[in-house]
Amino acid sequence: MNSNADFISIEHEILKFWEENKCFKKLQKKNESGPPFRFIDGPITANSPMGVHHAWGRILKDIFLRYKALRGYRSHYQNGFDCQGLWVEVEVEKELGFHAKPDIVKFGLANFSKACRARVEKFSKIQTRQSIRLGQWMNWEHSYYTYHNSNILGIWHFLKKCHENGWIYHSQLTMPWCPRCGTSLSEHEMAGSYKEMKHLAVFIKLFLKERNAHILVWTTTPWTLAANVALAVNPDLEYCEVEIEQEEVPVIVCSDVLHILKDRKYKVIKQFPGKELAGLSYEPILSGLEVQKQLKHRLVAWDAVDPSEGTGVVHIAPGCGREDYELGTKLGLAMLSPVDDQGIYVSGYGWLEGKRALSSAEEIIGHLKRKNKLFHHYIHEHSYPICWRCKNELIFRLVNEWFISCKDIRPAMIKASAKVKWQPGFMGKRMEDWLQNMGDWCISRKRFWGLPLPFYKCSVCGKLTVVGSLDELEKSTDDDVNSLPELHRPWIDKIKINCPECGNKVSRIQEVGDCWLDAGIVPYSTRGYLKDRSAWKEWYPVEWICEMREQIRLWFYSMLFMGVTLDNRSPYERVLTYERVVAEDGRPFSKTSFMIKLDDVAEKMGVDTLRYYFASKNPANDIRFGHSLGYEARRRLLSFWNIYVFFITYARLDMPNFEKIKRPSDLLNSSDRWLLARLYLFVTNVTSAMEEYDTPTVIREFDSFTEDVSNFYIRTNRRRFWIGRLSEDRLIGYWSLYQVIRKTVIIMSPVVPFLTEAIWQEGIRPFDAQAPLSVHLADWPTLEERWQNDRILREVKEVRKVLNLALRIRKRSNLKIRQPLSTLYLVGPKYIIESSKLMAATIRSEINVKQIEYLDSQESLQFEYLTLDFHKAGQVLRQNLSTVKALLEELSFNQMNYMVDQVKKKKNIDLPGWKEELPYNLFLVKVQPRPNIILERKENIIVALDIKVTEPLEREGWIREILRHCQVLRKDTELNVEDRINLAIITSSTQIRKAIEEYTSFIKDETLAVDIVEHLNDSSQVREISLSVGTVQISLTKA
RNA sequence: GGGCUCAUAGCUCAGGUGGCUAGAGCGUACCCCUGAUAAGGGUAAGGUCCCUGGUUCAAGUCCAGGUGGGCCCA
Repeated sequence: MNSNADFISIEHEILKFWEENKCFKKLQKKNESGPPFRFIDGPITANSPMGVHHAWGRILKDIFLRYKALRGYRSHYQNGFDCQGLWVEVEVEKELGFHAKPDIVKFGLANFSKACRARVEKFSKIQTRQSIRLGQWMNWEHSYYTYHNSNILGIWHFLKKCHENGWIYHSQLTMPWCPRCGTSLSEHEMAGSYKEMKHLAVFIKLFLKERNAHILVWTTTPWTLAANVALAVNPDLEYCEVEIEQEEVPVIVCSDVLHILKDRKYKVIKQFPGKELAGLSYEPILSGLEVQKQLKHRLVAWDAVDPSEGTGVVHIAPGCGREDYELGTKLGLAMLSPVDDQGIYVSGYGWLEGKRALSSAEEIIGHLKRKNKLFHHYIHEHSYPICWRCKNELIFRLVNEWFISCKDIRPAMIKASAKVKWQPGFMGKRMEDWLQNMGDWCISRKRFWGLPLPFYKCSVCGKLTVVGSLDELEKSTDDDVNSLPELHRPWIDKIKINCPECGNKVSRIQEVGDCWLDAGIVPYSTRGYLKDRSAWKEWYPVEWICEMREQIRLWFYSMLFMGVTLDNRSPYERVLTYERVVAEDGRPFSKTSFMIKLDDVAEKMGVDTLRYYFASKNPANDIRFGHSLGYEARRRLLSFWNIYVFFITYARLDMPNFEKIKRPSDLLNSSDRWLLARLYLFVTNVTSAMEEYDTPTVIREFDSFTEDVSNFYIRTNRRRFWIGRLSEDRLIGYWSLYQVIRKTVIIMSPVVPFLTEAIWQEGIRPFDAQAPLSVHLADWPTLEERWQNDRILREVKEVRKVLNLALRIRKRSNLKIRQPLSTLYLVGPKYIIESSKLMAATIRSEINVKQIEYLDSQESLQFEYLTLDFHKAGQVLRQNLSTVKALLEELSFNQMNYMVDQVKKKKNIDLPGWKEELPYNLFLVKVQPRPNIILERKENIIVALDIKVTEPLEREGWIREILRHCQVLRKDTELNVEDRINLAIITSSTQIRKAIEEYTSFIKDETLAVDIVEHLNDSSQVREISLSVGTVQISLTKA
């Protein structure tokens, strides 16, 4: 491994290292008797390769599993795959080129189930490979799959319990229905499925016999007109009769919606409340439909009628809309279900029979037009639901489905949720809101590859049997349960049970279960709830889970439901949610349009960079991800990498032996003490952030720590490590830096497991034969109290301010650091002076000054002088003003001091060369720094530099300049840091030659030159340096 | 329509319990340092902390209302 920051190849080497050395196994072994960290991983849908947005949660989980492992906890490390349900079926249908449910039946259910299973197996493998690449340490060969019997039987157990509670019911209800998938969708599947869409909307006029008028009705779903059974008006709103040009009879609409007539000439002739309309009959909307003939079409009163859209008269089709259904139930209206499971009109609907409902709008409008019932039609834009998996438009359809009643459990769930620690906290409010609003849970799906609902309803006596286990199934059937290849359709459907009431043979219902049943049971099914209750209890309730925010209404909800049902408490104690990952420009990622592939990120950016980036983000917000954001993250990781590279560059030459250091504290210098105090602070802060599952704080602490170490400690201690004898002072420097790298690498190993492992192998283990094989097998660092030192942290902060001011002076005066100066003056409070004295050597070398003078005040750095107050003096002196001004400027330093004194004492002035005394108030005392002194101040610190460059200082400056070019040349010649050289320096300037002679041994030491000669070596590169008094040529060769 | 949430530099974001002369990184401009060198650092420009009121000696921070995004529900 080299010091080049090729993170990607490092990652591949580390993956190989972990595998060859079975590091994960060793970690589990190490912690096998530790306390449990009761974490459970939510099942990931094994349906496609992971995108970069899937990585966020996985990385957070891995970070805390690794953190807990460093603290000695043991965990299950069980990954999970969500394997059943509509989303798998839809993808398999696409693969097989199917368009609708009958294609599946033709293909054969057994074949279809096998194909679903194969897809899940394929993608679970791909996701596993991706996760390993991501650095996740999990028990991959023990992942759970929701299609396994243990999961299915867990749900059976739960459903049985629900049935015992009297919660399971089978009911007719108008449900959102996907005509392509041929199944209804539950409430939680509807979230976010509304999209802006354009449809044909119509205004229809219908004749009211009793009033000899037309009533105006509006709808955006013309296909539902076939199922119309009533019209609703708001009894409390005002309606009116309007005469409209070219209309033979008056038209009735709500008074609030007259604006819809704006294109027509009209006149209001009568106004009345809506309740007057209730009970009137109207002619059927569509004619020629058998089912409509026996209906009595009446206007009904409904206070929910909202005139903000439409006409204030609502078309009611209880079989085609949820609110319509509820109204219909209340009023006892007829319920028509006009379409089959594929959205095609069934028999009884005359000329519509066999036609696709969603594409019949134009034909229906044509019909209305011919019957003179069409008032107006247009393209209407509104939000309309689509299927979350196949993206086809949904309809509402009257169907029979299975439900779990929520009435009883709701208060208990709210109570249980309130005890959960939600992070961020407002997620708890979200959950409460969801629970308050949740309807009964529709758990059935009219599909194939899913949980077989263990419901057996006797067709003879009506008895519903809910089977709670395989054992129960065996006992209640004469069929051979053991020969079932798996508990899935079509095999399970062959088992018939004997009705416990009447003994009749009863088949399983055809439906399968909602896939969120599958996920919700996981805290039970994966921990042996049904097999070994005491083992299960050790891992229950789950201590921490971490998933995306949408799981509120999905996984968090279903787990909570099951936990409260089975155990009357939340199955989890603490939840961390995270938000969405969007592209760098804010666009959302999606499978169909823009997507960043995880594999691409891994091989182009490196997963440590990705992990570091995600860890730095606040999970409560949506975050952006893209290549330039990743690049920035990589650069920040490089800062730490460079600290390590600095250390190892020298340490591998010196090979310090830390065992020689018996009592480090006796040897530490003040910057070492600062370094350890800073490390102490870092470890303390990160530990508490980790305990709070707060990765952004961890990263912030890490950034500021590396910044301090790099820009203070290393910057000011560099020369300590430069080639030469390994002194005791240098040894303790190595030791200090080694402590920092060692602890930091352990602390950061959960976040960037590869980089830290690489450093551990190359920078830690060679210096400690006892160090664990892998950084991930180390213990979380604890530091000795005596390293804590808030005082030195404060002191260094002050000294860094001094350095800062001095550098600013150099910058403003255009004086390079390389040019030595004589004196730095420092004025400030005692604690700043004291701190600076402790680190005087550091200040001298950083600022490149010969000495530091500490002053009580700035007075000695400046002098006071008089000028004329021109406003006042002008009035008194008039034309003599300029003469006096000139005399004032001629004063000697001592004379001026005396005069200033006089003015300060409010005594009049006897100006040499001027005849009269001048009143003191004509003068102003001003202050100016002494010549060659430049001042800067910040808060209560004043720093000044004497910027006069004397001849000796100038000579030293030339040498520094030459040295620097020598070093650059060494680098360009690709010499190793420790290589010795022959150095040639040639100049025509005698002054420079003299300077070189003066500093010969210094130059040799610094450049590792064995000799300095005055003739160029032909084979080498030559550098020319121009200095103020002449030019210098240098060249070098390896000695 | 209701609930939750967010709004701070060109960009990405920090700013417990009110004390700020509002910060960092990136980007921009200029410069410096240099055997940590395909790194590092400094300085500068850049802000009505979304708006309006209120509480307070003091509001980016607390309260109310509004505007605009996001999520959820209806």
